[in-house]
Amino acid sequence: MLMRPATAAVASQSPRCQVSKSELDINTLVGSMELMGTRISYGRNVEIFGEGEPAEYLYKVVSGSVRSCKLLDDGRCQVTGFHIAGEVFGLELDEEHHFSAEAVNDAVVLVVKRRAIIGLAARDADIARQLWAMTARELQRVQDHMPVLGCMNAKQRVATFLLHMGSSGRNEIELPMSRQDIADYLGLTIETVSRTMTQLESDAAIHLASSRRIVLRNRAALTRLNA
Amino acid sequence: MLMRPATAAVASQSPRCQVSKSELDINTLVGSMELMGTRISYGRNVEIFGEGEPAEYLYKVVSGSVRSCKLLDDGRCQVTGFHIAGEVFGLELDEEHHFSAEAVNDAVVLVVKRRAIIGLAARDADIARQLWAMTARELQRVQDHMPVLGCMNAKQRVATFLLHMGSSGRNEIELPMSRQDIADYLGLTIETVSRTMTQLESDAAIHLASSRRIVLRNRAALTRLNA
DNA sequence: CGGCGCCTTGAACCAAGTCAAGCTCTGTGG
DNA sequence: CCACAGAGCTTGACTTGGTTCAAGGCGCCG
Repeated sequence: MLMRPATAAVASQSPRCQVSKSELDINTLVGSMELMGTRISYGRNVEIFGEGEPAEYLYKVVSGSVRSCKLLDDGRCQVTGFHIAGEVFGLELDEEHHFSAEAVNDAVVLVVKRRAIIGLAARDADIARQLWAMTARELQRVQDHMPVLGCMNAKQRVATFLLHMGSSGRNEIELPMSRQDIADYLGLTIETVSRTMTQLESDAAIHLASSRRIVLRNRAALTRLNA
Repeated sequence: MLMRPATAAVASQSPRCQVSKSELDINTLVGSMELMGTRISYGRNVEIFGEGEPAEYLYKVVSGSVRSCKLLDDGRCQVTGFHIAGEVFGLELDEEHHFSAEAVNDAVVLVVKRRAIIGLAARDADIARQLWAMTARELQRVQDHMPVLGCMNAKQRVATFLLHMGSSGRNEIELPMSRQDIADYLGLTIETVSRTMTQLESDAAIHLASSRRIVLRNRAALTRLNA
């Protein structure tokens, strides 16, 4: 979180073409982004943008994963969410970013001028709706995370997190983030996250194939914790 | 939170007039709401809408105050935010509510059909932008609250809350909500909130004129806690 | 093979929760 | 006008879950 190899690099840049309504896929915001965007690579733990910086761009994860976070004066950090391939992040109403974003691991990100998108939205109601939809979806995610931080004990937090990571249906989870990231997301310490995982394993609720590879053995048991 | 006198009452209903672009103030969403809405009164602790219910309406506080919250299976509740006169709440992308709203004290609320607003937004880019702006502002508020829940100790949480309540500049704060509401918002217990307030008073940071009337004596000291 | 991140484990400590009184308003009825 | 009841708030004593501090293990890469 503190070390930043600072190795952001432009991987490729598509021609800055004029986008017209007749283009295929133009009615989807993400479709428009593909046409207008620039791809940039970020190394592990490199900052993509910081709190307070001008919000010049909108971002979409192409590969790897990204964390959004709020940094506190004393150095601690609250991760507000993780973003995986296909997800959009860094969307701001305001002219400046109210949180920062960092690459969880080596990541490629598609970058689009924010003003271009907002301009499109002013003319195309469909784009405007998608802009709203993305913000509303993010709001929902964040709201869903508040009871985790405000009400739950460590076991419930970790269980909720694992169930969320395994929501695709597959029981084998490959965590892209470190224990520190998880701790900062769940409002716990690395030690507590680690201990709780071990505890869930001895409860036979999960299996720790390796520190990043986790198998959900008993989803019902994990869900039951929140009762 | 559990007792609900269930005394919601329609206070007045304005004629359901057809709204046209030529109307005064029509380009502001809140202006449109005034024209299209119905006023409803809710008694203290009465539920305005519940999680899972169809999101048929959009709400604006006329007087009193309202809390949005997420209820957990075990009965505990995480208050995600308070809404005072003039603020809009209950805005959902989805067809159903993902959180519930309750009157903190006797409140009058302006209620507008959600589909009517969304319909307006589809035709008027300005309305669409305001819909987005309201959602983005709410997202920002919720994101700002996450480090409070995830990183701060009791003293920092209460101090942050009081500074926020006193952000208008006046040092005399009249709290509309109970200690239980504050506790559910800050992820603490009533006892801890109470104790912490007492502690802040003996630190000469605040003065407790009564349980609901608080005077900020030393804003700098409250701010300093977060260092 | 050695060094360095990252993760796990242990032991001691402490902030916040729990449980249990008791106090202070406020509204109500005698 | 006072007595009473009840809700809401405060305070105290005790308990506990999670943090802190410290050590050791594991795995990856040079």
